[in-house]
Amino acid sequence: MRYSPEHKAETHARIVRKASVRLREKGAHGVGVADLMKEAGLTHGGFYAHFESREALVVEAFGYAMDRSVARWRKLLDELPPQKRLAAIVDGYLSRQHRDDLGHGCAVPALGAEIARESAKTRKAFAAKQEDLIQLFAGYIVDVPPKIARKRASAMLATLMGTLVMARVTGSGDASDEILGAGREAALAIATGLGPAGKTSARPAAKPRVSKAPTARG
Amino acid sequence: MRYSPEHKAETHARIVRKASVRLREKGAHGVGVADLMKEAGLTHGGFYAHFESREALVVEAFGYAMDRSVARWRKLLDELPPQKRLAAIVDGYLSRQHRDDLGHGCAVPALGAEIARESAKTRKAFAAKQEDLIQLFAGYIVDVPPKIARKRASAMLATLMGTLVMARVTGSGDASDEILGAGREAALAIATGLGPAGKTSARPAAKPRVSKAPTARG
DNA sequence: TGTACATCAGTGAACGCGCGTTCACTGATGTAC
DNA sequence: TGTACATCAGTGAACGCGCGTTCACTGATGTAC
Repeated sequence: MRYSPEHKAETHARIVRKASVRLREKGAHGVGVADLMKEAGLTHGGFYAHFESREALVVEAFGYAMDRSVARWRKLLDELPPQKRLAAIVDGYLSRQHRDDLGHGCAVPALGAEIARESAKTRKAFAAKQEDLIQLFAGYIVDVPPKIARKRASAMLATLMGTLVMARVTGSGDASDEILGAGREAALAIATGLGPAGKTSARPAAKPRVSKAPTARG
Repeated sequence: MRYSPEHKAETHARIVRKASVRLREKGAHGVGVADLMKEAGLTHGGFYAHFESREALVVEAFGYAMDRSVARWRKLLDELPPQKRLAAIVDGYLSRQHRDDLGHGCAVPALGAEIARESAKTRKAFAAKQEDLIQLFAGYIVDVPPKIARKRASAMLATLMGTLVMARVTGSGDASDEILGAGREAALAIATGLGPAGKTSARPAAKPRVSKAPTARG
């Protein structure tokens, strides 16, 4: 067939792109090579012309998903006024949309636990991308030293992704929404360094920070 | 063979007990029926005398793991003075020990994301156990109305289990320890309703609450 | 420009393997007499 | 108490199936002349 020089690279990218969605949806072991190739409009036999192994695609697909997340967040957040950015992260990440759309969401809640069990090589690749996301968030936590910002960003991501996992386990009803709501308050408090915004806090209430900013997922 | 009347129940319980460890270690799809039976000192053929299907064992094993967690926490915490309990949860949950011992740890970070993709029946069973753990934590958050305590407990568990997943992805070096540390501060702040204890907080520093209480995992 | 050949992305059959599940069988123990 | 039989937890071979991977082949396009 010998297509144009870019053809193979385009096909490769398409496989990775489609796989990144399906793998987030179904889990790192939840989709077969044949299905992933079909998703890209190909048959399974050609797979090994593009990837050394299934695991290699998994690593690439996760890297792609995380890179896309970082890029999307950056684009969205940089267009917002600084004081609205942290709330936009929280509200976008812990939206019903993100909860219900695994395939296009953040890869950390979707695949983190599974990746933790993979080979050291796979884990390291994923950990680096996770670190990128922490760094991104830290960049939007201002007015504190970088070290503190990093800590808050790390804890913030933990709260965000943990909340999403718990909400997904719980389904999509009221109980799940409550988990999301509790996570939103806590994540914002962590990011801003303030106590929870709720009026029944043990300390004087902080100003509620409810954002109507456009949301992003993943 | 027709053993004593309790024999079958004992065998059943042993399979569940061993499976709950291996499944947390390897993931909900990471161990086969034959291996799980071998773990209990049996051969695979007898499996279906005890369980309707592999999934049924998975559900039972997760329920068992969660029940054990709740019981262990209750026992540990009720022996501590009330003001040390929340710190004991945080320090026990986000210890290196817990990070490095998936098999005997909390099932939420180990299996939550995978369970979120299972059948509604499996999800519901797991969600109920997750709810038990939230309720347990809420019971140790005093001096606020029950509704607030529940919210904090939910967000606290999200932070704890999210932190553990991220730390496990990151391995067991300094970077992983930092994630644990950031999670400990944030989880304690959420539970107590105070801002972060760090000296560089945007508000006047709260008293650091470092506990030397005995720790528990899972 | 036209023709012969080389390339190689993609095809589809086939491979070995491990999985969840089934099933005929075993044999130690409980029960009936 | 002793004997014959029934039970059923556990065994191990076998099943069908889907998986990741391999491989001989195809055929459209690029290159050499």
